[in-house]
Amino acid sequence: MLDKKYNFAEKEKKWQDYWFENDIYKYDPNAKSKTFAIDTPPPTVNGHIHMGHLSSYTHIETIARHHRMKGENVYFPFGFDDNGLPTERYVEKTIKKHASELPRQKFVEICLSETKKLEDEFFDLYKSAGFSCNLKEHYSSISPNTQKISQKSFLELYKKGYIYQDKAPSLWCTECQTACAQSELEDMDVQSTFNYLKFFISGKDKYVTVATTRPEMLCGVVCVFINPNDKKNAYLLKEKLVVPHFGYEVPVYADELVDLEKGSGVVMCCTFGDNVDKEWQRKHALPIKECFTSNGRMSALAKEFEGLSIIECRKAVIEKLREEHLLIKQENITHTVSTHDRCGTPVEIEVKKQWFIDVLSHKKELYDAGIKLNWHPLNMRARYLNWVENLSWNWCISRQRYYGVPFPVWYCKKCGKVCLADEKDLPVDPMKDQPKHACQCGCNEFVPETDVMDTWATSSLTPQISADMHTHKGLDDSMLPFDLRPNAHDNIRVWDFYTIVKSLYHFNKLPWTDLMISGYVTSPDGSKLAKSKANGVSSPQEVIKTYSADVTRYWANNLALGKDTAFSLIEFDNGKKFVNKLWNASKFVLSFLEDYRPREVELETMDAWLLENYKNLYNRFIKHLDAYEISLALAEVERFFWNFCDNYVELVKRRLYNPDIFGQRQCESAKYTCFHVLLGMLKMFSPFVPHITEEIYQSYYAGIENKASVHVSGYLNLGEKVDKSVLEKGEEVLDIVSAVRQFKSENKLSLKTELEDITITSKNCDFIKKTEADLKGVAGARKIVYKDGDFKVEIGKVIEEEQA
RNA sequence: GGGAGUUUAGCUCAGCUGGUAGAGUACCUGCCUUACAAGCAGAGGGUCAUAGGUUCGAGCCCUAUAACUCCCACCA
Repeated sequence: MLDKKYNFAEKEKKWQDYWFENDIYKYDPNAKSKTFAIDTPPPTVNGHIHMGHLSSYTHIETIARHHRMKGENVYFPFGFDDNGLPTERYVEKTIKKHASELPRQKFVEICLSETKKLEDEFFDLYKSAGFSCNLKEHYSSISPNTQKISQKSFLELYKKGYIYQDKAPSLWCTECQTACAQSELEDMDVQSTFNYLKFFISGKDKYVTVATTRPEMLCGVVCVFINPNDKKNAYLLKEKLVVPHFGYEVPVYADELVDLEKGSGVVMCCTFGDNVDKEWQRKHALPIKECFTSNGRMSALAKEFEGLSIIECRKAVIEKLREEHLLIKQENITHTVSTHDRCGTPVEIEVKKQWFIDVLSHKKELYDAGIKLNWHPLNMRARYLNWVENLSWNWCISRQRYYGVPFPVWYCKKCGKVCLADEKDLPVDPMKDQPKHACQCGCNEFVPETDVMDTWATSSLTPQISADMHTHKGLDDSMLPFDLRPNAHDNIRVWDFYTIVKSLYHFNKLPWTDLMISGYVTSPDGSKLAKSKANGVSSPQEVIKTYSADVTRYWANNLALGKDTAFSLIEFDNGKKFVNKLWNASKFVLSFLEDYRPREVELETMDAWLLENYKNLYNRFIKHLDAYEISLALAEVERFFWNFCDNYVELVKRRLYNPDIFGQRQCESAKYTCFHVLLGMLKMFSPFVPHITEEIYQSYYAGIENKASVHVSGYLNLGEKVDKSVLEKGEEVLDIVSAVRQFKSENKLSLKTELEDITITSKNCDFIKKTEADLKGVAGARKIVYKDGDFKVEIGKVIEEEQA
C-alpha cells in the first residue's frame, strides 16, 4: 500500500541511496546488448552550478534513462574539468590573490584543494538530483592519468605535424597575462572616442587626417593605408607621413580592406591593434612593433609614456596631441571590442612564442565533419559550420599560466632544439623531471617549457578520457564514435569543435554520431546566468529542496531543446500537480490490484480501447525520445495519463469496486487493463521522474517482474499494431460522457446526479451497447435508449435527490 | 554585413505530410463525485506578426517587410 501522502524528501533520498549502493546504473562491459555511450560534459569547476546546468544535465539524464529502458547498455561516465584558467580565476577570486603572488607549487596546491571542495558540492547535487551517471568513479582533467592522455595527444599531433610552435601574433589577455584562443573571445560594447589626427606629409606643410580610437598606439605605427580606389589620396603613395607627436616617418600603402566611409578613409596600421593589422602585417610584410608589455603596460617604444597602462597612456597622448595642435576633433562612438570571456578585459595581440594546432588548413574536413554529424536540433549545425567557415586563427594551446597540464617539452640549453618526453614516461612535468636522453647536439642541459596547455586541449579528449575509465587503453579509439555528445549551444564553437579536431587528427573518425544541444536558462529578465551571480534565480539546491528532484526534472524536461527559456518558478507548480496526481492515481489503482496477478481474460470494450490507446502512445513515445524530442515525449504520455485518470478510471471504477454487481470477469478485465497500463506508464515516466516512479514500482510491480529497479525493467510493449477503429469508437463513448457532464454542469447539478434515461443516436450503437454498464455508472443514467443515425445525445429527466 | 531562431488565447507554449485553430495556466460558472479541492466538470477567450503569392484549400509552402533573441564578422 502506498502512503496517503508522498513524502518526496524522504523517498528521494531513500532511492538515491538504493541506486547508488546497488549499482543500478552500472555499465556492463560484458553485456551483449548494444552500448549507448554518452560523452558526458564534465562541469567546469569554477563556481557553483546553476539552473542552466541542471536543466541541460536533466536532458542528458532522460536520454540515458530512455536508452537503458530500451535495454541498451548505457555508458554514462562522469568527470570534472578542473584545470585551466577558469579554475584558476575561481581560485584567485576565492583566495583574493593573483596567482603570480604565490610560488607556483603553492598555487597549484591551493587549486587542488579548492576544486576538491567544489567537486564535493557538485557530487552531492548530482546525487540529490537523482542523476544516473556513474558517480562512483569519475575522471578529472588534472589527474595524472588524464595528463598522460593529454600529453600523449600532444606528442602524437606534434609528430604528425598538426602542432607547431611559432613566434606569431596571438590573442593576449593583459589581465590574465596569458595567450587565449579565438573561441574565448566575447564581444562587448564600449564607449570610445574617435580621434581625428594630423599626419603631416614629410617635408611639406600639408597633412592628411587619420582617425583612430587607439592614439596610445601611435608609438607603434608602421604604415598608413588608403583604399586603392581612393583617387583623392592616391598621391600619398609616393609620400611619407609623419606620425603625430612621435615624429617618425612611415610609408603609405594601398589595400582594399580600407573602408572609404569609415573615419577619414585613411588608416594607420600598427602591429597589432586588431585582426586587420595582423593580416596586413603578413600580407605586406610589415615590421613588428610591440607597443605593450605582456602585463598591459606601455613598452619602451612609448618613450616618455613607458610603464603607463593602456588607458592612462591613451589619456596622456591625447593631452599631448591637443597641446601640439595635432588633434583636429573627437567623436564619441560606441564600438564593439573583443574581450576575454573569463575576465572581460579587451584582448590585445601579442607576438610571443606559442604552441598552435593547425586548424586553418583543415577547414574543409572540419566542415564536412559537421555535415556528417546528426545535430539535434538540426539548426544548431549552422552555428558549427558558420564558426568553421569564419576561423581566422590557428588554435593556440599554450597558456602562460600555472594550473594546467604541462607540455611534455624541454629545450636544449645549447642549441634550443625542442626535446620531447618519451611516451613511456608520461605524464611528465618538465619543471621537475628531466629528459632521459641528451640532445642531438650532445648537450645534456635543458630548459623546461613553463607554459601549460589550454584546458580545451585536454577536455577535447573527453571521449578518449572517459572511455579509458573502462578500457584502460589510454588514448585509443576503440569506443569511438560515441553515440551522443550533449551540451548547451555555447559550447558548439569550443568543446564540440575542438573534440572534432582532435578526433579527426588522431583517428580520422568522428568522436560521436549525434549531438544534442540544450538551450540556456536565462534569468527572468532574459539575462545570462553565470556561476558567480544569482540573477534572482534560485539555486538548484534550493529548488530541489523545495520542490523535489522529480518536480525539478519535470520542469527541465518540458524545456524545448536548443531554445533559451526564462526561468520561472511558476512552471514548477505544474510539476507538483503532476507528481501528486501520479501518486494518487497509482495509489487508487493499486488498491484494487494488491493480490492480483495478471492472467488472460476476455476484455471489456473500453478496456480494449484503453489498451489500443496505450499501444498507439507507446509507438509515438519511443519515436519522440529516439529523436531527442524530450518535451514532446513527456507531453504525449502525460496527456494519456490525464485521460486515463479522468475518463478511463472514472468509467471503470464502479466495476472495480463492485464485482458482485458488475461481474467477476468484467472486474478482472479492468484489473488486467489497469495492471498493464499503469505499469507501462510508470516505465515511460521513469526517465523523467525517476524517484516517484521507483517508489510506486517497488511497492508492487518489482516483486512481480522480479527486477531490482523500474529503471532497468525495460519498457512495456503491448504490440505495435494499433486497431484504429477501436480508438474512434471509444472516443464516441467519451463524447457521450462529455455530453452528460456538460448537461449537469450547465444545470448546476452534481456529477453524481442520477438521470431517468439518456437517448443515444449513433451509427456505432452495437459498440456503445457493449459499454452500457460502464456508461450507466459514470453518467448516472438508469436507462439508455439507442437509435441509429448521426451522433446525438439527449438527456432525459433528472431524478431529484429526495426521490433517489 | 553574414547566419540561426522566435512572432499562435491575458500568460507559457504545442500544432505531423497543407484539409474546420490546440494544451496548460489565468479568469468565469458549477461540483465535497467511496484516489486526488494540489481535485473534478463546464464556459468564454485567437485577423495564427504584416503584406503579397502558389493552391480547390495556407498557422504550415514561396517572396518581401517588421519586431525581438542568439551566433559570427566588423573593431582603423
